Amino acid sequence: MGKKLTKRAEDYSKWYNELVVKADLAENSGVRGMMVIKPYGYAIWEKMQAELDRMFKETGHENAYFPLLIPKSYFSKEASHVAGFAKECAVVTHYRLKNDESGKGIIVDEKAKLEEELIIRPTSETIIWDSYRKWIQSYRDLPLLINQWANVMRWEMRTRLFLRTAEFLWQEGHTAHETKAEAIEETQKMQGVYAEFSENFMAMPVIKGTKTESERFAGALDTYTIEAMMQDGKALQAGTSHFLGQNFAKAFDVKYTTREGKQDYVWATSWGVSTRLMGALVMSHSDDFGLVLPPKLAPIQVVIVPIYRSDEQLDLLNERIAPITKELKEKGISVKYDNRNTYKPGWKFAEYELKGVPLRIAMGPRDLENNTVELARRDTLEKENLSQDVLVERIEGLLIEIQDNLFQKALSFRNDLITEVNSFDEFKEILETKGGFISAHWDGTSETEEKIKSLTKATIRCIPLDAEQVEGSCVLSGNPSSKRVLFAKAY
RNA sequence: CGGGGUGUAGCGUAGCCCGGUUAUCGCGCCACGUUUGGGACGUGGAGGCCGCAGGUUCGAAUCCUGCCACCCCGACCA
Repeated sequence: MGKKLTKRAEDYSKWYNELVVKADLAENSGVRGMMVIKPYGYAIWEKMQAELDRMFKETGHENAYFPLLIPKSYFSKEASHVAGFAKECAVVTHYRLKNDESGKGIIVDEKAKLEEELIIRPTSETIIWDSYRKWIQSYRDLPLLINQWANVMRWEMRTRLFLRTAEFLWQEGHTAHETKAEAIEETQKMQGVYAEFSENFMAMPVIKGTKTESERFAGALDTYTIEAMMQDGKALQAGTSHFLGQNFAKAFDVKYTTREGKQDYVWATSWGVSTRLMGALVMSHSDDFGLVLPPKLAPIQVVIVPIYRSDEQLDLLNERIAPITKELKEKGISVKYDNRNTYKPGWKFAEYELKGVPLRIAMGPRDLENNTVELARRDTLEKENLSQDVLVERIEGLLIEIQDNLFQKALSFRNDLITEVNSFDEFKEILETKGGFISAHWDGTSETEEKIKSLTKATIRCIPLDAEQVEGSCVLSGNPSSKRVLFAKAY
């Protein structure tokens, strides 16, 4: 089998790419920077979607759908927004093709040029706010809490499966509120939803914080972020929630009648997570044998592999295993019984390890005789033999234990990679040798931030929400600072 | 967009300098048989516009020109 995976220590980036492809999550397509998400990968994304969607609805949001194409003129209404996205927009200029008269093939029909070009959405603020103008008249129409599941396109220079693709799937929430305070509260609430999802479902610890001015979303007054730490010591921005102030309301003229009967602009937020979370999931837990999936997001939670010499033995195993799969399914556990005779057990073991299935049951003639079963867990690779009578109960317990273990492991790994430094020499040394988050004082200026970035490639990932107020001096400029911020090299 | 590199079967490749039989090998795939407690083996078989277009030549995977795609390093990147 040519399924041998590059080791993380040899080449982390290569390991990641190989793993995504070999575990059947996704592959590159014939279109530059755009991937095909394969069924196994898409099944994980669907699990993520289902849970996030439930959480959004629980917090009062409704789903809607807006157009893929946005008139160019909409785009230029909010100045900083257009500045942020202009360089990576795909543009539709024609609406018809025709046969090439001089030869074979098909060409753009120049007669079918659009009066106004259409932009393939890189994000939907502009088209959504154009609708909101019509939807919002009064404080009684507020708050307006809408989410959209969609694809967006950003013409990225350099792409990587899931982490940065030219087209990606995401959700984008867009809300409108009466007051500034309410909008800020919404922004923070959704950051909280993202953090809860990351930790409870992806088993991926995150740090909640805010972005510095230079790292903010184009058009936002404040960006709240969740930042995760990957196994190679690089940070990954896993989700963002933006307080947009009245910028978009002013740009799209969305006014409402207040409780006092006056006209005012509404306050806005937007927030999103994308298929990038798939990359985060892979890099948080997986090892040199392949994917490691948290039980709550694993498409297959338990796989059963029969071991047999004869058809008679297989029949007996089929018979014995049927009630076990039935019982597991009744308990809401997804189980796959793989009795294909085209592959040997050893091949299947390796295959399901590569695919990150949390638990594996192997049952053979010996087990039939002794009423036992072999149970192996993917996270620790430990095996145990136990009685078939307690199997289902054991599986239920282990799925919870594995979920928890993955989180704890990722948490202690992450915590070990937060280093406080007090000098720039120390800063550079830690960054080069250990990586991870560097907690350091910063004077609050974009100039210093930029200088550090150009000297070290590290950026300020966030100003943690729980940062203590402590007097200190900036690690680069020596100017006074009131709290530490987190620097890291990032994806 | 700059600098470097690579395009040969589903994947990985040999051949290219120095043009000349039927384009090499491995994995995978298909059929049959033997196998099955950690990635099995045998026998047989299918699969190629040698990235695309043009040129040189009796003859091009091989030489020349142009184009396209991808990879690496920069620049860029809520």
